[in-house]
Amino acid sequence: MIRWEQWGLTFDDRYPIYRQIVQQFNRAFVRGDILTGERIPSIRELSNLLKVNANTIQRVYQEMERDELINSRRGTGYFVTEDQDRIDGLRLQLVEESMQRFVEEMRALGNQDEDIIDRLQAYLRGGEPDAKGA
Amino acid sequence: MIRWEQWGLTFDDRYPIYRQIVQQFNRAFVRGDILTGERIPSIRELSNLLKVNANTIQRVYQEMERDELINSRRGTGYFVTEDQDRIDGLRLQLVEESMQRFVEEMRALGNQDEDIIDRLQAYLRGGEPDAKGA
Amino acid sequence: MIRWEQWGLTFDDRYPIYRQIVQQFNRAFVRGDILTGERIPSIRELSNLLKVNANTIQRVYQEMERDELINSRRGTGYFVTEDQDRIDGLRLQLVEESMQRFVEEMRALGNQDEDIIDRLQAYLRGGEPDAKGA
Amino acid sequence: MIRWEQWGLTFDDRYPIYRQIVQQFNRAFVRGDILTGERIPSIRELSNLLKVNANTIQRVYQEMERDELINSRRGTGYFVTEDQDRIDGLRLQLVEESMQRFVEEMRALGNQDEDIIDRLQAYLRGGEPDAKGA
DNA sequence: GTGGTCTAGACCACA
DNA sequence: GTGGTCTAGACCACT
Repeated sequence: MIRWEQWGLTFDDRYPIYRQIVQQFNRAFVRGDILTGERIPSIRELSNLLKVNANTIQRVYQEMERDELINSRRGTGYFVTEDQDRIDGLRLQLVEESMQRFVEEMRALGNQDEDIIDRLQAYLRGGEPDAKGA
Repeated sequence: MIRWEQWGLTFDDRYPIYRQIVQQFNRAFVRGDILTGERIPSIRELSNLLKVNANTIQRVYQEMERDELINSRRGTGYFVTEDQDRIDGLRLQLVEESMQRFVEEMRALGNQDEDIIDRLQAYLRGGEPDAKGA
Repeated sequence: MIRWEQWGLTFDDRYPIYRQIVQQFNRAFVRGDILTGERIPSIRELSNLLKVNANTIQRVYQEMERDELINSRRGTGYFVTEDQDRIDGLRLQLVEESMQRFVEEMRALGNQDEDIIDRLQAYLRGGEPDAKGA
Repeated sequence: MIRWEQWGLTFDDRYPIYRQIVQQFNRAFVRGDILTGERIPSIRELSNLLKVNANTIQRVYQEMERDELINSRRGTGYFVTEDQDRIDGLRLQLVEESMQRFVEEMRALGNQDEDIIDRLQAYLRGGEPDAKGA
């Protein structure tokens, strides 16, 4: 059960709304919160739920349709692709991108690979490693 | 010795150029490639080196001056702050942000904390973890 | 013997379903797969066979009736026109349109008339002409 | 020298304006009427020339950028890709699609491959072959 | 009701 | 000046 309304509460002014909604969808697909073949809300429904203009939602769906994650059926609505491979590919891609960006960034800040792991583990334990060497 | 010209070759059209240049400066400060008190190129110089509009560099320097990472000395040029603590604080902040974003993202994609470490280690070893459970 | 069910499998999301069904009928008329005077399925029957909304079939039959390709006999069903000239005219029209669109397009892409023939022959032989001059 | 204003005179109500403009651009790229690296009109300029809303042009450019045929430079304008291979690929794709659609259509209307060539040649000579056999 | 397109106009970030 | 985003509202085609 997805709480769509909540999506609208967390928009970050630094990024376009439509990108943020796409990201929410992508994550929901990857986590399995929205299943293949499932119908997603109509443009007007989601527009109401998120308190966002219908054209913005339209753009979101358009973008996702381009990526073949959803299909539109005229007069019927939008449906998630039946192709589970697409979803799996999306997960791989998003995870990959995330790791790549992170590692690139940490290295650019002067961290050795071992440091990256160390710091991350410390971070996940809730603490912060002291800023040694760097 | 910094190869400024190279900065200009890697601009990513998806983000504002001035942000990317600020980022390059930040990384150079943190890595110690530019030292406290050191003089940095004039707006015109850097504008030529990077093949970027002078207004853009202007904004970069404004931004960094606001953050007190550099100071302008009228008629003389721009100089990195003498305050090493600023630089250290910058490093902490950038590393922190990077880890925070990464962890948030990986969790949103359905990864448990242990998975995050595992996948990262696999990634750093140059391999890819098999896409178990997700 | 027409395999109606198959028509429904090949719908192209980019065009209205009702147009695609009309097209299938037109081609069947022209090829002689459906003969003059022959009865065609009722709206409900075809709706079931193609897994398509009955309103959509309704529109298909309306359209074809307007073009006098079929007639409705109340309470009895829909029948193909008895007028073979209509069918022959349809064939001419469809072939004409097809050639016109093709030639217009190829010329707009910079092909001379001789090139059009050449490329088409190569295409029909299953090969691709080498991309000379264009 | 491109006569942009003319593009606006020939819009066909059956298709979205933005698609028709994209098509015009594609053909101009393929024919070499617009060269790699060249700047194309700004959104507002073309909007005025074609008497079409700026948002529609925006969509056109967006679409072409997605296909990596043009690139946007913030505050500067849109420029055709430097990559001639993209253009060549576009030509091949468009020609291919055109031939494929044509052949598929002619065959569906009951024409043998030899007939297709024959009729096309007759058509190009300006005459119409008599509707034999089909 | 659904999606798809188009217009008009606004505001912001960028060069 | 440029592109990018968003809103509001209209109209059409389709199911």
